[in-house]
Amino acid sequence: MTTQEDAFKKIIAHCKEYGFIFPSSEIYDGLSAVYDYGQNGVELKNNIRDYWWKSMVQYHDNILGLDAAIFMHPAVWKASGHVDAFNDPLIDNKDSKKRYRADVLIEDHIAKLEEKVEKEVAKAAKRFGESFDEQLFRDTNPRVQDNRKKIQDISKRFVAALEADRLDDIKALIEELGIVCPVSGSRNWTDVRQFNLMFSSRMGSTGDSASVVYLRPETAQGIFVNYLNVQKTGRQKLPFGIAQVGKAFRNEIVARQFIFRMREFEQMEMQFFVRPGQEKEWYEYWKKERMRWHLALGIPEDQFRIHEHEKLAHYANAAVDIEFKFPFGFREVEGIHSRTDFDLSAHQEHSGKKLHYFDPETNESYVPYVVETSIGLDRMFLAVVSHAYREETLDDGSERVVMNIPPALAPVKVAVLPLVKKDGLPEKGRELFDALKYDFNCQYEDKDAIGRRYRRQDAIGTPYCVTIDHQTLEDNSVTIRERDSMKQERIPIEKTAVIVGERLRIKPK
RNA sequence: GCGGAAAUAGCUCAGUUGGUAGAGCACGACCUUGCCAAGGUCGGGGUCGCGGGUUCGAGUCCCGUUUUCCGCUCCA
Repeated sequence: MTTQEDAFKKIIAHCKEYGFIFPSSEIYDGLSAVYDYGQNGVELKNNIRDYWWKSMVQYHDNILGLDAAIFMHPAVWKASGHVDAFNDPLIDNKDSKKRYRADVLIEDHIAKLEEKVEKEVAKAAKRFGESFDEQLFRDTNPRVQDNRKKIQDISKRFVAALEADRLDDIKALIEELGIVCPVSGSRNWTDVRQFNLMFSSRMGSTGDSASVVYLRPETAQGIFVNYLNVQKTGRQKLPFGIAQVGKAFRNEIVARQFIFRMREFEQMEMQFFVRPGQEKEWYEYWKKERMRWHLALGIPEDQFRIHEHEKLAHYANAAVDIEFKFPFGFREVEGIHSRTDFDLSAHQEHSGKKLHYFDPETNESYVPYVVETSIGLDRMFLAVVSHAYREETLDDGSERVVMNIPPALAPVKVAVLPLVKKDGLPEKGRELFDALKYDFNCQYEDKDAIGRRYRRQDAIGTPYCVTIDHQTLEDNSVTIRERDSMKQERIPIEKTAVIVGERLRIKPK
């Protein structure tokens, strides 16, 4: 086992042991790639969500919130391209154990035939010199004609099979064409199987009258179909944004790496609507702005990487990933995409409803362009947790595990710890706890030695421990101990809330 | 989905050539100490991932299966 794997396993174990994340339905052996957030996990997750929501909706008067339903009209997913684009027929080679997209295998085969034709044409062109009539050659040469017919037949049959959902015919085609696995060179194929990315269910009570509904594979479409509702009722002018946080579902073939790729996950998305032609400018703006958001948490810059997409999705004209250095390498945590007017135009076309914005400044009416920022809440959680996990050897040789979670995101902000469980210290501690609990998520603990209680709080990332000792009874002062430095200072008890509150604030870079 | 590895108490693990489970830590109560974990006493907790098979007898051998991690594959 490599150190990297080892480190990741420790983080996963720590998450379970300290109530951050549990496998779903664990007493029934778990459910693959589904996880539950425990008592500390839910606090951390809520805090990340709040930090994002505030930085979008509260700090920008031209960004408004939305919470669209998970179920949407099935036509939404037809318009967005999800129904068609995510039906990949897959086939495995039994010898090499490699998996291929069946359509790609057939397309490659067609490409080879086309190559043959081109070679034939090139050869003839060389032979006949200047008198060569390429079009005539293509139309009359028997070998070219033969290959052309083959290509036509294959394409026709393949498209028909795909449309009729006849997977056995696709397999038959692969076998008849004698397509071999590029790795093993064998024709030992499994059956073709269809994987659809979207989970589906049925809405309505009885089988026949019920219609298929999908669990949304992304939250973005809920924003697009509502953009005019929000723009008009929120009296917004372009540019303006709509922010939404919510669950999305993807039936991944392989979902793995703990909470990095789950079948049920939570997205935090903001779609920013702009005048056509200004999308590049806003794309650059949000790229910078989103990076600032990450860095304001105090995570070092070298833990992040920008990855520009070269191959763009069907809807985008520019796309970038913000990647984080997870224990298993740099992976996407957030995407910023310039989505053009693809989505709104598609919905306009499919719904038959005009989705134009009337621009009072230019007196023009148009479909806005969209710049999207889309961050995985669970991935952000994993980023924070995996960066925070530390095993430290202290000066005296003892060891501690500490979660160096950004204080503003920590599940528990303050632990109130009476030094001893007698002499009225617990009562004093309860008093302080009751004074703090309306402002912060606090814990009160009086069991075990004080050192052990510090370690327990370190393990869940509590930034501050306030200790009540005998001096507190005399002069109403307490000690406040900081998680990372383990340094203590004595402060007046009534200033605890103000001091902690001040130190928890996130200061943007 | 394929291949590799793993699964015994909450955690880390032990368990002989097959003879029906142990330790440390953790947890609960009480006593003691009191500013950076691991003092004392007592106690709770396991149909050994699950299902079959072989056997007089399976944590141990065989087959299947589930889950997790890794590699491949997939991931607008």
